[in-house]
Amino acid sequence: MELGLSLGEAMADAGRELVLGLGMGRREEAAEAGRRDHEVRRELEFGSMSSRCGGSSPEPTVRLTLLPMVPGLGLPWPPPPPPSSESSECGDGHLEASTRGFDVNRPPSSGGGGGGGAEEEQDDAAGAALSSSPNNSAGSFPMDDFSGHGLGGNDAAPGGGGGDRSCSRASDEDDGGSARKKLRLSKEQSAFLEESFKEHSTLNPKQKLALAKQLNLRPRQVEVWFQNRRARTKLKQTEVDCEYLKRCCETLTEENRRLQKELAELRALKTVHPFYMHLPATTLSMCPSCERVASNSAPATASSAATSSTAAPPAAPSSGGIAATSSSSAAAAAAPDHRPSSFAALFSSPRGFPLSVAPQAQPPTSS
DNA sequence: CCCTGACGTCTCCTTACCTCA
DNA sequence: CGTGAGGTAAGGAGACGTCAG
Repeated sequence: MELGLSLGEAMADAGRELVLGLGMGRREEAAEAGRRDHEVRRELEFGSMSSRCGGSSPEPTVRLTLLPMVPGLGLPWPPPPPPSSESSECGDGHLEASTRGFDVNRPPSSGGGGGGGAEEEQDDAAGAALSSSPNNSAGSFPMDDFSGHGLGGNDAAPGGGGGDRSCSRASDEDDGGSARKKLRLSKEQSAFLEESFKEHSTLNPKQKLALAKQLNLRPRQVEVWFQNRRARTKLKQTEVDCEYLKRCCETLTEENRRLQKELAELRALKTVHPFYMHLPATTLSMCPSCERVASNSAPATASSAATSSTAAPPAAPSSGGIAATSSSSAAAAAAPDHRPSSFAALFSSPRGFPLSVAPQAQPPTSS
């Protein structure tokens, strides 16, 4: 994914340094990315856009942090670490610990109804396990929230406001070997899977089997659910990324417009006071507080003495005599105490999102 | 050590089903 | 009641990593 931003000459260098890492890895990264997905996602935060633009960050490398919400649950993303030590590393612990019956979609049938296979055998085993201890409530998963529902099938939805439409359409009819049925996971199953997904976005076979056993689903169903869930997460991430990049683009465009105006003013100033151009190479930077241009490395001129507070590193002499650096980021770096300019503020973020902007877009010092 | 085929899992795209406005 | 949109479970293709032979 690339984002082409035409920012004009002043921002061109900085724009070139804009590295957008959006987790849009291609297929060759897919497997590895999939395995790292959980850790990577925990690095991402979808924060509010306003908060991202607020703080000042003297740190040169800008990192964007996004914090998504869990769709449908309204949970912050990434989820807070499990409060108790009960959530094991592999997830088997808490999964095994919370054994509740989810015989919603597939009642543990001994017959299998045509079409079975190895998975069906596992399901039968799962059903037997569930039927043996359907109310074993030793779990750490918040299944207590579901305790009020009837988990056992079509009567799970008491109607009312909630209207659990999702419960068990497929439970009252076996597959019959016809075209594929639209299985609808119950809310409880979805919530359980959601909780598991928060801990592990990918499943190893053991976890998959355990989940399938607990939810009374086929392992393939669990697998598919996780695949689709990852796809949805990625889609949501992409939407947020696009939205954020759109804002970035707007901000940069505005910044560019302002810099162009600034440049025009400087050129006008040059025509009025041409002796400025006989001075040595000068780095112009904008004081982010007063938003005035300061000439940092020039000898004491009236304007620079008035506005320049900290000396920026002298830039390489350019052909025009004025080395206009990427003023905003340079200003942010040169005057970290001041209020950051909009550009720096935009990209200031505590951690996470690997969007980095080089603070100083200096031309290569090719003497 | 290298090669190869089997296997499992992933992403991506698509289809089919279901619900709701 | 019919219909289109949106959500979602599931199928299939292709790629990749791992492992045994």
